[in-house]
Amino acid sequence: MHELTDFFKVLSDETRLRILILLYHRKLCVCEICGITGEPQPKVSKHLAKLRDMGLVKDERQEQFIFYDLHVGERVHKEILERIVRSIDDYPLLKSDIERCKHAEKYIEACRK
Amino acid sequence: MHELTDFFKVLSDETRLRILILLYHRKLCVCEICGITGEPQPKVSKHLAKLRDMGLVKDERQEQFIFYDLHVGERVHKEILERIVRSIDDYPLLKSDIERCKHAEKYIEACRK
DNA sequence: TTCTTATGTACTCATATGAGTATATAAGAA
DNA sequence: TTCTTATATACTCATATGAGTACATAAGAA
Repeated sequence: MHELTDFFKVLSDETRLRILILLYHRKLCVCEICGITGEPQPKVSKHLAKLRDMGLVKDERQEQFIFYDLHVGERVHKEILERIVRSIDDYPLLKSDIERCKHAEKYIEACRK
Repeated sequence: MHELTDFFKVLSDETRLRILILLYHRKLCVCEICGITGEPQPKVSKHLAKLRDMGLVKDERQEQFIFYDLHVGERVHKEILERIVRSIDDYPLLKSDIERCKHAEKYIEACRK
């Protein structure tokens, strides 16, 4: 039961929801997520930490970057995310995130300057 | 977008989730909900008020009782509730609520003593 | 009118939450 | 080794949240 309510609490924060929906589409590193969402790095890192602690994402180092990946075990959770994605047109912010997500690499380069 | 995150915040509280799932099955008055869930009346009333303010339930007086009824406009919201109900076996608390809900009238009588 | 009864609300308190800033850390580059 | 760079964490603060208790209200009964 708490798995469920805790999951909903995760989704109730806009930043976390954006991150989850991004990772639903593609594995991303922290600076890509920052670039895409326009949110400050410590904020993104903190939310990622919470997602990691809850077991909803996995992190993996690749060279100097740490990539995050969706890791949703519960079928209900996965299907709820799917359901949101199916209505993505109703949520312009999520939609534009995903658009930018397609050229995520450029945020890595931006990060290098 | 906030419609969505606010909806998830509603679901992130166990008591509210229980109430919503109950009302998904059947129109109920406050004392029935209290009886079924075992939660104190002010607590139930406050959560119902929040649900009403968010437009997720309707209230209607019938004689001395006020009945609450699910009133979910957004399709996404409704489908998420459906999805939870479909997995009801995974959530014993919700399941036993619904069992008790079938004899809800007895909680009205209990209320009269 | 007065009394019940069902429900709603006000108040207080403890706790949780999220933001922002500064700083720590860890790995690679030089 | 020292310097960068990417990411994580600590700290502080303001605000939100939920619980519990007491009380208010509104409608029907007497």
